[in-house]
Amino acid sequence: MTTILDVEQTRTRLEEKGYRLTPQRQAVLETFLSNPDRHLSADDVYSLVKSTNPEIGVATVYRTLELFRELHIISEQDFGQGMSRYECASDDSHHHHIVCLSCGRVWEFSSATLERVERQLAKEHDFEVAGHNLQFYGYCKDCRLKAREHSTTTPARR
Amino acid sequence: MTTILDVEQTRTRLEEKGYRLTPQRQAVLETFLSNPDRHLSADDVYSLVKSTNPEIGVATVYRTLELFRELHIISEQDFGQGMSRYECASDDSHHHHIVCLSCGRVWEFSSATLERVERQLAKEHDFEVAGHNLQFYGYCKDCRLKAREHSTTTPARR
DNA sequence: GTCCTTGCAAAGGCTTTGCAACTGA
DNA sequence: TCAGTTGCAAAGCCTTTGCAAGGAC
Repeated sequence: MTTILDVEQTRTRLEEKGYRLTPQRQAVLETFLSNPDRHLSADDVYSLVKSTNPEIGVATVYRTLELFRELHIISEQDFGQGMSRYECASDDSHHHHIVCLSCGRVWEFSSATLERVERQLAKEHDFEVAGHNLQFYGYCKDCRLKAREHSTTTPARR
Repeated sequence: MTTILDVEQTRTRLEEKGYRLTPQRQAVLETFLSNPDRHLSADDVYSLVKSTNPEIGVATVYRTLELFRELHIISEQDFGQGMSRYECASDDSHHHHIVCLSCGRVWEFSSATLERVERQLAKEHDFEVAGHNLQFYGYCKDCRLKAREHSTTTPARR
């Protein structure tokens, strides 16, 4: 159910609003397209783009992320790590994240139950819900196994 | 179901761990006790404490917040506003937030349904859930009314 | 005396902004 | 031509850290 824009669709969406798809913006876009499963920080994007476009500046990356976010090409996530993370926006706006505090990997899930909770809340509080943010934090199977193997040492818990 | 520590309980909890309840720490604690319904930023706490203890420094506030968080006297929240917010910790660890993007007010709710979702997910992904984070963002009744009154102007959206 | 604690100032990390130069229709 | 765009460096915010001085037991 996840839709990802290709380069030409993005160009169109930008040009409709009077923006251009510059080489820098295309490079940022392609970074997301080739990392569909990752949740990239601004710095991740900067490093990845820099390997093919060494002249790009951080400011351009931040400005591009902001622009893409406004146009709903990407979405911003905050996992409480002191910086934002970004991923391709999807039609399926209702997906959430499971974040491993040990290895930092992120899994996604969606839940019809949760959407019912949202609708009920909106009604109860007479609140217009514009978005939400749900993460579960914890320790994945792999990290728990690793911690058990090295059980003489303390597991890496932030 | 919400339990709030008083000053003496907090003193005991600190001293058990070899810490002292200094006047600065007590002032921070009292700020939380007298604002049970707010979600204070470090700067909020700093300003409030400064009005009665003008000599306090920011670093002390941050160090106290960190200490109180470690001892589960307060809990930290991230509403994606570029800074952390803190509130008295409660026994009822499973409460969530509804944040108005217009006026910034925060409501709390808890949901048994959501806890079921959590248990199911933990099972499905073989994940040890250590904590979670759920916020709904949107516009409260009051702000929507205000926006309608001034409907010739754009509603204040971030 | 010893360890905890503090205030100050400096430094850190992430992000935004000012600005002059550049680009494309 | 002219608005959009860029890179650089500086600045902004929130938060943490180094350090010498202060305080409780």
